[in-house]
Order: sequence, then structure tokens, then C-alpha cells
Amino acid sequence: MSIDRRSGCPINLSLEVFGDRWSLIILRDMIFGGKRHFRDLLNGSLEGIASNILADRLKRLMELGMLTRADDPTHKQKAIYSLTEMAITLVPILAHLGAWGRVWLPVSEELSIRAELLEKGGPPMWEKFMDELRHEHLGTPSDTPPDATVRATLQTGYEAVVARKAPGAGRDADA
Amino acid sequence: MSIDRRSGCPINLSLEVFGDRWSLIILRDMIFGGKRHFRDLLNGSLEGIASNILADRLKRLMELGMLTRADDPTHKQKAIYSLTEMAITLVPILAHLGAWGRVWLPVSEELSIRAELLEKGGPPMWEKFMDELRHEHLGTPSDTPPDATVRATLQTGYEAVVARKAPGAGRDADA
DNA sequence: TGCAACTGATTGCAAAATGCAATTGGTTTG
DNA sequence: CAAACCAATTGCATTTTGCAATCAGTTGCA
Repeated sequence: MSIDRRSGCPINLSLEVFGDRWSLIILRDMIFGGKRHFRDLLNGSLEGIASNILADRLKRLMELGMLTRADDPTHKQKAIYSLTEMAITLVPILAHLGAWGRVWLPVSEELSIRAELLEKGGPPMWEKFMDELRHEHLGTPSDTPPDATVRATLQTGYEAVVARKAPGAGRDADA
Repeated sequence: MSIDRRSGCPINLSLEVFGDRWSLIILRDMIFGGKRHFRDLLNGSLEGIASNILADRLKRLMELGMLTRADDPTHKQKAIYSLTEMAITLVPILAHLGAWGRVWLPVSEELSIRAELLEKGGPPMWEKFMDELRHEHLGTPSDTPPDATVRATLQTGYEAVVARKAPGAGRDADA
């Protein structure tokens, strides 16, 4: 578990944090999908993570300082996971990664609309989104969260694509 | 081998390309270290990749369209590996990744100076660097390669740090 | 000519990671 | 009180990784 320190190179160390098949998927679902609970992450992601792997990665990401865990006051067994600032600052990287993937890989339209909107929004949109995440996850009570959130924008765009592709359906499964 | 297609999400597909412990290290050494041969990559990287893993990843990266392989005219057995445009456009992602790692991870100064210079240079420097790489790897004969290359700048910065840390030594091992 | 050093790999094997299904002890809902 | 749900944990088969030794061919040098 935890980190290896093969070398002090920034790229190598970054890879040791999320250079595996699941860590970044989990962070993606928390950041863009708003998932906060074990079950949400387990059933919610399109890729189908196994529960033991999910448990392992959540633990590891906590050890690395990317996540925190707290008891959910509404449910004695429920744990609520939060992103730390360290994880929130991954947003620009995820945006770039999404943009790169859209160009070079066989992405599906439904799943890449968010990457496209995020790319079009550019750094100003990323900053706004990061502030929203800080609100949700770090509980900064400084200013009130804005009405028109970036997440809502991304979600609306996604639903528009789904509705266009399958008229009459939509509005249900998130990805 | 090759790709899994767990989902068409751009981030997932990107992870399927280089979401392992070695692919991005190899690309880093080719991009920033100028490594083009099997032995360079095998002995040159600080992290110490095994030869079977290196062979496997080179093959895989070729299948994915990130690298090409050609015979070296100066040596009948030597193969020379080149980056494709697909790989060259990873530069901004690597720059971001390096910047993120410098902030949040226990990087060593010698190995992060390049990331720092690249961060300070910003997108204009990245573009210049990508053009240099296109020259070296894609053989675009359009304009002549500039005298003051970004790679030389990065290398000079690296040597300055090494010389400052170990006066009298330096100038040898690359990383 | 002969031989060491070097070329891009390949093989065998142990260790670790992954994936899957079933299960755990407990909580909440109807 | 039972069914559904909660965050995990366990056992086990499969896959991937890491290490060391080895391969056949090429080159450089004496």
C-alpha cells in the first residue's frame, strides 16, 4: 500500500499516486459525478469497479491525502467521502486529459460531452468548478455557492446529448 | 495487450493508454530525455524498468499509435523509436502533471527543476517544445530547428541545480 | 581472426495485483 | 419482524508485474 518512491521525479510521483486503473476513475466520479458514498461509487461508475478494489483505493487515497472520510449524520453506517484541496487541484489535469482523449481515442459522444464543455470553458470555468468543489467538500463558508453551477451546466449538456440520441428516454442513469 | 474499452469516457480511455506504472515514464524519457533506443530507455531512467516490461510497453505503445519503430541505418540491430503526434500532444498534460506533483508530492529538487521551468514557460514554451519534438521525431522539414531549444534550456537548468548541490561533480548521468 | 561488449529482445519463475462472488455485522425502512 | 441497504471483508482463481538469466546476432578493437 501507500507510496513507493522509485524516484523524486514529479511525473513519477504523480504516477505513483494515480497511475493505476482505478484511482483516477474514482476521483473522476467524485469530481464530475458528485459521488460521495461507497455505494454510489460502486454502482454508479460505468466501468464496474469491484467492491474490494474500491475499498482498497479509498483507503489508499485517504492515506495519500486525496480524500477524507466522515460519518454521515443521517445514517449511522454511511460514510461520506470528501475531496481534499490536493484532489480538487486535479481538475485542470482531468480537463486536459479529457481533451486529449477526445482527440485521439474512440470516445463515445454521451461520455465526452462534459469533456468538450470543460475544454470550451477553459481555465476560467475550471476555476469556477474548483470553487464549487471546495464549497461542497471543504465546507468553506466564505461566500454562497453560485446558482448556475458548472456541474449543472455539465449535467445539462450531458442530458441534451442523451435526449438527442434516444428521444423519449434519458434523465435516469448517470455516468 | 492493447485496449480494453471498459467505457467510452475520455478519461477512462486515456487511463487505458497510460494508466499503468511504466508507459508514461517511457514517454517522459523519450520526450524530455531525448531517449530513442531500447538501451537508452533501459539504463537511462532513474526508476529502473525491467527489459521485459520495457519491450512489452514499447510494443503496446506502438499498437496504440503513440510510437513508431524504425531500423537505425548506422547499426543493423539498432531500432530507433519515434514519438507520434499523438504522443507529442501529451506535453501539456505532462507539464500540468509535473506542476501538480511539485506542489503536492515530495519531489526532489534536481528532478523537478525541469517541471518548474516548463511551468514558468507556460503554453508558449510547450508549443515551442512540441515543435522541436515534431522536428526530431516526425521529420517535418518545413522550417529549420531553432538554435536555442527548449530541451537545451531544460537541460541547462537541470545541470545548474546539480552543480549547485554537488559542486565539482555533475555533467554525467541524465535523469 | 578472435573475442568482448553491445544490440533488441525472450524465457522462467516468484510475487503481487486484480477480478469475481459470496459473506459479514450492523442499520434502516416498510 | 423481515427485506433492503450499509461499508466493507474474505477466499480463491486469474492476470500482471518484477527480477535474473539468457538469446542470437552485430560491432569494435586487437
